[in-house]
Parts: sequence; structure tokens; C-alpha cells
Amino acid sequence: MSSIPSSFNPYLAYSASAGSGKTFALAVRYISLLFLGESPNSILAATFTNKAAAEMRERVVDSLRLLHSPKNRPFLQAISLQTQMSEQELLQKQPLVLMRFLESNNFIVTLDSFFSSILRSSSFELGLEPEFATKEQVPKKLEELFLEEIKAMGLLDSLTKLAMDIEDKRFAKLFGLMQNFYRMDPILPKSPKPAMLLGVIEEQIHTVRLEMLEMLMESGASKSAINNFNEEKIALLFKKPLFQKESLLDHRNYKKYVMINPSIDQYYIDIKILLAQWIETKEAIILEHLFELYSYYKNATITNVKHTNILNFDDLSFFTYRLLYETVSKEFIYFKIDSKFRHILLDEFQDTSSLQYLLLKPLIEEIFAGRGQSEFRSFFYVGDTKQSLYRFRGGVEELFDKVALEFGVTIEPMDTNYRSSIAVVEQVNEWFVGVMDGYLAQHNKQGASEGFVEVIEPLEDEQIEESRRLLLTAVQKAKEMIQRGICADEIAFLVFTNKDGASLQELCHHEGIETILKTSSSLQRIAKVASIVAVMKYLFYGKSQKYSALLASFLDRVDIENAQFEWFHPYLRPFEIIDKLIREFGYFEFDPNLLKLLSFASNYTNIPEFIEEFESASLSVASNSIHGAKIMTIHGSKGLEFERVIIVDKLTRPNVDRDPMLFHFAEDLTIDKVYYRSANRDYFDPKYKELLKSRTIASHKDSLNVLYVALTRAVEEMIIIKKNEKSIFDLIRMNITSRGTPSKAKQIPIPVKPSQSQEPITLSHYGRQNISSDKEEEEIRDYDAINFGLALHYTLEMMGSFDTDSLSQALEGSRNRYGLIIDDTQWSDISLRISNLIDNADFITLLQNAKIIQEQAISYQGELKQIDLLLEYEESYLVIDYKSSYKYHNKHLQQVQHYCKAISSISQKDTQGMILYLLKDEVKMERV
DNA sequence: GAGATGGTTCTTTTT
DNA sequence: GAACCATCTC
Repeated sequence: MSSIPSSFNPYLAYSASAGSGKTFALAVRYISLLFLGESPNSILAATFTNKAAAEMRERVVDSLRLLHSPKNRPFLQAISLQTQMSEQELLQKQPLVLMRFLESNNFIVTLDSFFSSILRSSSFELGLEPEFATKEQVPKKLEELFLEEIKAMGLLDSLTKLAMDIEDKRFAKLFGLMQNFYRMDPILPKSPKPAMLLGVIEEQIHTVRLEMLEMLMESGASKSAINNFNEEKIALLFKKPLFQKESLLDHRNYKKYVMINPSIDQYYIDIKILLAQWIETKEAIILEHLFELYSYYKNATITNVKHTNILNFDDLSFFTYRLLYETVSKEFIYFKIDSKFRHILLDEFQDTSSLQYLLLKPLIEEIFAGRGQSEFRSFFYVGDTKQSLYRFRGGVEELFDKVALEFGVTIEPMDTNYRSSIAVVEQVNEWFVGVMDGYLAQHNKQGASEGFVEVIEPLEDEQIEESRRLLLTAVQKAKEMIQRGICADEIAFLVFTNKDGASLQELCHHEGIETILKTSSSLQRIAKVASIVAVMKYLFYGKSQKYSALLASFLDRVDIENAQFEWFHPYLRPFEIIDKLIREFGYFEFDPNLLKLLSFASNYTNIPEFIEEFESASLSVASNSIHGAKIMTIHGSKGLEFERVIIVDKLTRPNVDRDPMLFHFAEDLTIDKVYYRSANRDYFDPKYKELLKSRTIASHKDSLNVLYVALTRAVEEMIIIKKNEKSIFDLIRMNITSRGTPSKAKQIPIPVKPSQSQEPITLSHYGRQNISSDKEEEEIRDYDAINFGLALHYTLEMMGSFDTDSLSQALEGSRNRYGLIIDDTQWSDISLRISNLIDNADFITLLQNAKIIQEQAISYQGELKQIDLLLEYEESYLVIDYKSSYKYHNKHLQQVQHYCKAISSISQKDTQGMILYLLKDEVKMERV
């Protein structure tokens, strides 16, 4: 190992503004570590999204592979600076470093996948199967299990009844509350115990109130002044707005009565104190019961997880925490995952949640435990508190500074913007300086283009509803750009909600603008899909309030009352009905979501079953074409950049904070008090008031962050469509403005397609063949077959050459690894299949004049892939993928085609693909 | 014209 | 649940 160069600050954080080259910095740091001799499996580089992790891996491989190319010059220079190695030295070491990276395990991962790999390695200690799956599951089952557990304990009646007596309908949301607790389980405080009896306090309030009434009447108080205190129900008394006054002397109406009899005010203050005690006692009672219920919920969850072997993201954190803090030692985990991290690199640190941080903390402390010793360890994180958007999910942006302070990490600002044009950077500075705390003006990179920023407020129009008018203006602006010769691919629409995105897509489609909608919403919420299903329900069940809104709002094309549905019959298959309806509405237009609905429906033979399954199924929105203007939420746009951005104002009402539980965090990031939210409680409880205030400040900051992210995505041009009143952009005092000049197209434009007429579709277009690929994924995984496949692949991989000696050696190595899960018959099966391959004449011909490359790792389009066997000929490549059965045939074809594309684009040589089926009795070759 | 009261309408973001 | 609006009371 080389000594640590002075230029390499081992404990460093970058406060990286938008577009300042965060990913670049992260990759430079990572690669520098590799050049300094560190092994990939001693470096943990964690990001938040799969996309970011894939991008990072690709960046590392690509820049390592092409370190000498002029394109990577800045990279080479930066690495040279960090490592204090000359550029020649780096280039000389490059092949070795690249090989070491590809050959060993790397830990460029998402936090969630990292935690799940830890869990997998030590699943036994927690009583889980190592092959557990991670996915969001329908919580229905868990709900049932929870209720069963409660019932079994004989608690259902007593607890829920008591709970209902105490509080309102919020207990209907009990299950949600439980989920919330579970999400924070490790940092939750102990259950509080009520200090007083509720009845006693209520009695006292009653007494004081009556005396108050008497005094008011004596002072000749008005009817409504008396009325306020003539309320028997304490819950209603508590809600009286007059209690916001500290003293009745501050109250216009009551002031004169207090002047007559000053003890009225004393009684008022006493009632307030009593009401404060009342709500606190009530809260304690509610929490006590909630925590008791929660203990059963937790049991139900653990049982459910162990039983189904399916973990969702919350389970992942919960079990990892238990593993790390309650079950085993760090050393044990290091031993299990076969690596010891001496370097940690964290991306988007401002979005880390307290729980995630607690899970990482032991690893970070390990790094600092070696501080001052000669061993090379480092800790590095990047992030931007201005871009923290995930507080609602538990993200704690304050961690960014806190962690730096705790461990003595240097924070360095990165404030040069390498992304945007001059107009964008300057305008953003103007908007945020002095408005956002601690905002430092960004600098433009050298040679930045002029760019263009425009803020417009569409004129008011009685005829068109405001949100529609704004969306139409946005579409109009995009159309103007396209007419200017700009390719739709360069344009991105940013919206605040997924629903806005869906509406915008409809409008764009109408104007003949191709779009790609990136949405996190479910298929069920897509307007066309929802309306079709609503009509189906209408036809089957008759009219109902439940879906009349859907019918009314979505179906302006069809008059449902007068539409002709005589073809309808309750025994028709759902699939046929949907097809008919699509024709009826003239709805199809090759909408991939409707295709998805059709393929889902084809699995069912009767309407009620289809409707029930459809409502609980987790179906994602279909992805459509690769070309067109992108439409996405601002949250979804984080970390991305687009040439031209059109931002549409927030069309919905301001967000309101309405969590039923408020958590107060202590210095050590654990929760020290849980508050039960009740309206007007802030009139009585100063600590509660303080907490509400800090939440308001935080949510204000969050709104600013969302605006900051939205306004920093554009490279060249940005247009903001703003409401003239109550705009979200009022937060930064945005006015109608224009800066710079609209630029010409960078690419050759694609002509605008005219709006297509609505063609009915024929049944042959869709049907069972489309379903097969979906079904493959949903098929229950056969672990025996998977293990068999793994052992077969591993044996092939271990073979140095394709001959019998190699085979027996490889088999031995493979047995050491898979001996426990593969039995003797299967081993002889493996041996037989590979022998067949070695003896196969066609295969021997293929190997002639070929350079054999086994298990080649390539990085292409953001994914790291492994090719089973790559044969390099003088003029061409042959990509070979081994398979042990015909299962998943379609998927394999696509995969191999993908590999071929990757290899040919990297090597620029002609590349063919082949799937080699190593069947029991024969070897089959299929050219791709 | 502040304060109280009652009815109607709308109510995200996601690894 | 609370923003918004209309209406009533003092």
C-alpha cells in the first residue's frame, strides 16, 4: 500500500450545489482510492437510488477503461491531484486497477440493497431464509394477522372500545399509525404512563367552569360570552377559539367583564391549566393503548415476515437494526460479508434518515476508531441541504452538519455550476439569495452559454379552469420550442404531482407532442384505466356514488346515461368488455396502459373477481416510447438535468401537515416524546406549540428545497408557468420576467406528428402473447432449479479450458462451494451436461481461432453485466449465454441481444449472440 | 370589524 | 382536518 498523500483529505464532505459535479467528485474519490491500492471490497459507496448506483458503477468502469481518452482528461487530472501520482503513472497502472475492480466484489450499492445483503448473509441468526424477497406487499394480509393476534389475546373489544370512547374516528387509521411506529421502532421512546385520572380532572374543570359562568352572569356578560363557557362536553370546550388568548384582558368582548371582576381572569387561567392537564392525560392514555396494540402489531409483522419470507423496505431496516444492535457483533457481520470497510463514501447524505444513519453509524465509528494510526481509512460524503426533499420519509438534512461536527469532518462547498447556462444560474441566484438561509450564489463555469429564462402568467379566462389553463400554456410553450426546431427529447416538463403529469400527457398527446411519462403512481390511478373500470362497475353493479365521480370527471366523451350498452352481458369475460369499451370511447390510440389493463384482465374469467383483484393488485404504470418530451414530478427529476425545462406551478392546495402523531427528536436522533395531535392544543401547551412551529419552519424549508430542485434542472432554457395568485413561487417572490435569448436547436429536429385519429383496435393486436413475459416474472421461483443453474454456471466459470481435466478440477471447486445444496445425482447431471458440451463438434469448431474470455464484466447503459462466455475472433465477437432449460426463453433472448449491443458499441466490432442450452441429453445452440 | 359558527370542498412527494 | 366562504353576534 502506498502512503497516504497529503492532498487526500481522509475525512471530507462536499456541500455540493446543484450541477456542481457531485457524481464526478464521488467517482474521482472512489477511483483515487483504487489507485492508492485500496481493494474494491474495502470501499462502501452507498447511494439512495438504484439508478444512482448503476450510474456510479458505470462511471467508474467507463472512466477506468477509457482513462486515456481526451474526454476523461478532467478525470485523469483530478485523480492525479488527489493521488499525487503523475498522469503517466496512472495510465500505466490503469489495466491492473481495472482488472482488480472487475474481479472483486464491489460495494457500489444502494443503502437498501446494502442492508439487505447484510441481512442475507446473517439471515440465519434472525430466523429468516437467506432467499427472502424484497418487495412492497399488499398490507391486507398483515392487517388480518394483526387483528387475529389481537382477537386471540381477547383484546379486540376492550382495547378498541376504550380507544373509541377516548378519541374520535382517527382510530380508524389505527393500522396506519402502527405502520408509522414500526417504521421508527428502534428510536421510539418507552410507552408513557398516565399521571392522573381523567375523571378527576374533568370533575375539576366542571367545577371551575360553573363558577366562571356564575361570575360572568353577575358581571352582565352577553349571551355569546356566556355561551362559550356553557359547554358541558370537555372535548368541545377544548376546541373553543377564545383559549388562544393568554388572558381574557386581551379579549375584546371579555375585557370589560374582567374589569368588573378581576377573578374572572384567574378562573380563565385555571381552566386553561386544567385543560392542558386534561389533554396530556388523554394523550398518555391513548399512547399507552397504542403502544400495547403496537406490541401485537410488531409480533404479527415478525411472524408474517418469517412466514412469507417477503421483506419490504421497512422490514429491511427493522431487521437490520435488530441484527446490528441486538443480535450479533460487527466483526461477525464483516466476517459474513467477507469484507471490512475501511472507506465509506455516501451520496445524497441530506436525505439520510435517522434510522439509516444509526444503521451506518457502527461502520462509520469503526473508520474513526483507527484515526491517528497508520492504517489508511477514510470517510467521505456529499450532499446538498438545499436539495433535501425527503423529510416526509424520515430524511434528516440536519445530519449533514451534525455528522461533520461529531467526527471532525471538513465540509467544503462546491459552488461552481457546470450544468446550466448563464441566464439560469444568475436568475436562480437572484431568486434564492437572501430568501434561503445560507444560500451562496453559484458561479457559472467558463464558457457557459447565454441561455434563456422566462416566467409567464397565463391570462385569466372565465371559460377555462385555472389548472387546465396553466397546463395548456405549458403545452403551447413546448409546441413553440418544437416549431423553433427543437427536438421534443430535449424538453422536460416538471410538475408537482403525478396526477398533473398524467393530465399534461393527455394534453400533449392531443397536440401531437410525443411524451414519456415517468410516474410513480399506480396503473389504477391512470385516468383512462380508472374510467374504463368505473364503467365496467357501472354496467355490472349499476349506479353507485362510489364511482360516479370517476364516471363524470373522466368521461366527457361519452354520455353514460344515453350510451348504447346493449351488447353488455354480465357473463362476458372482463377482457372482452374492456375491448368493447375501448372502442366505445375511442380510447385506445396505442396507449400502453390500456394494453397492460387488457393483459391483466385476460387472467380473469368473471367480472367481480377481476374487479376485486384489480383493486388490490400492485400494478405499475406501463413505460411507453423512448422518444418524446419527458414529464415527471420534481421529486422524480432530482439528480437529473434536461436541456429545456418547463415548470408548471403547483395546481393543488398548499400541503397541510396532518400526521396524527408528532415526534420530538432528542439530540441523539432518537424520539424522546410522541405527541398526539389535537386541534388547538397549541393554545394550552407551549412545548407542543414550539414543536408545531418548528414543523412549520421545516415544511417552509422543504417547499423552498422543492423549488430549488425544480429551478436547477435546466441546462439551457427554462420556462416557468406561474399562477397569478397564490403561486407556490411567491415563496421566492418570483415575478414575470425574461432573461437571455431562446437558442436554436442543438440536434436535428423531428417533425411534429399531427394528432392521430382514434382507431379502433383489432383483437389480434393483443392477447395472450403479451402476457407471457409478465407471467414469467410472477412465477414462483424454483430454488432447486436456481441452485442447480448457479452450480452449473460456477463450474463452467471455473474451467480454465474446455477439456475433461479442467472439468474434473472445476467440479471439485464447485463442490466445495455448492456441496451442501446440490446432491450427487445433480452433480453427475452437471458433469454429464458439460461433458456433452466439450465433446460437441459444433462447439469445438466455434472455439477454433477464438480467444476465450470467461465471465466478462461489462458496463453498459448504467448496468453492470456479466457475460458467461465471450469468444473473440479477429474480426468479430460471439457472446454466449449458458442455459440449463428452456424456461424464461424470451427474457434470455432479450438479455443476449442486449449484451451484443453493449459489446458491439464498446468494441466497434461485429458481434453475434448465441444461447447454449446445456440440456440433459443434448447440447442445443441457438443463434440470436 | 373581530370573533364565532356552519357548510362545502379538497387533501403530495417514494427508496 | 383545515382552507375557504358565507353569515351571524356583539
